[in-house]
Amino acid sequence: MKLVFMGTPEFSVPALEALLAGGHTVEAVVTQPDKPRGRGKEMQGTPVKKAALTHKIPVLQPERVKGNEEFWRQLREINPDAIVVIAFGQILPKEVLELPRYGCINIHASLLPKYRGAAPIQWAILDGETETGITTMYMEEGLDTGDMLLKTVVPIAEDETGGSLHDKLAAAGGPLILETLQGLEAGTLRRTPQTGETCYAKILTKSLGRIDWSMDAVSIERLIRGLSPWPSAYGYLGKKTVKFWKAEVCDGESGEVIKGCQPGTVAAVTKDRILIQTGKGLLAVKELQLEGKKRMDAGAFLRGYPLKTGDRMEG
RNA sequence: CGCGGGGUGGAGCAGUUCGGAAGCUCGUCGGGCUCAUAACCCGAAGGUCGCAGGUUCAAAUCCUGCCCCCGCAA
Repeated sequence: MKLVFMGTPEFSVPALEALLAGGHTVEAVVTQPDKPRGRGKEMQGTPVKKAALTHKIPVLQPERVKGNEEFWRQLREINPDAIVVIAFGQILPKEVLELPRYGCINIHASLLPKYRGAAPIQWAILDGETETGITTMYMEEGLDTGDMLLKTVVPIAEDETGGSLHDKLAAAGGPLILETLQGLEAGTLRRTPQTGETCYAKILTKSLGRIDWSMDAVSIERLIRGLSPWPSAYGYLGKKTVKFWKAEVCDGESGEVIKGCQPGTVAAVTKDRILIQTGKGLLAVKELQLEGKKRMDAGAFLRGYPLKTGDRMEG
């Protein structure tokens, strides 16, 4: 098929690669404009732009898609059979949605209708779901509300992080979009309206990762996993930020544990774990990172940092 | 030139202000104690103190340039 691909972050790249490997013709790639990123604030293209350039595909970076005459003209000129959209980051206006013969197909990182919106991957972990997946769907004007085409279910492992799940779902996107396009062309796909329980996955913000130690240990552990490696769950030790990378809910730790202390208190320190009191249960921190330092396991951290039982971790 | 922290035996750190024999906790190896152990005791190996210059009788420490890692911010 003759396609236009729209995407921005790393998540979109495997799908683009799969389309190319699958023999489709990607006439143009549309991605967000370059922005100053990273330390030093250098201008950087998006991951999708970089991938497109290595394949020598023309890249379009409209500041705004909506009401953009030049962009609209370029799209019509290409006249794609379908537009594949995955984590693009802009709302497409009606005229764009109606342009391609096979429509605008979106790859969404959840089992719709659950987790519509910006951060479905992480929210599935935060909510303690046991499985999630990806869905291909026809785009319409509502946010992730269009009729569904195909799904791939992906189980969420006990130690799943936002990062690991992101990678699994991104990898699953390639095969699913190929199968979807094939089905569209052959006319064998049914469109399934979204019915049943829906929910929205709000966009992640830095502040979401600030740990409230009065929450229960189960929720905090999910927060740590779901927000790893970005934006990460964190607290404060004195004035310094501490990021938490790995922890587990502590069930029945023996030894000298302070009983009934305030949430956020270091209830005990063992050879390779830091036990912190939460609103309900103890959290055993196994890997963490002090501001300016590399992430390290709790044992290494304790060798260099004088953390003692009774110290307070701020929220 | 966006702001800031840091690079010291395998790991994490102290020492740098006020230059002068390379230290701490842990790991590793050997030995001992013990029914046993991640516990304890004894001993050993292992470091161009990020790189390159400079100042000095003497530099981890002072000066200059460069490389790398990380937090904030995006």
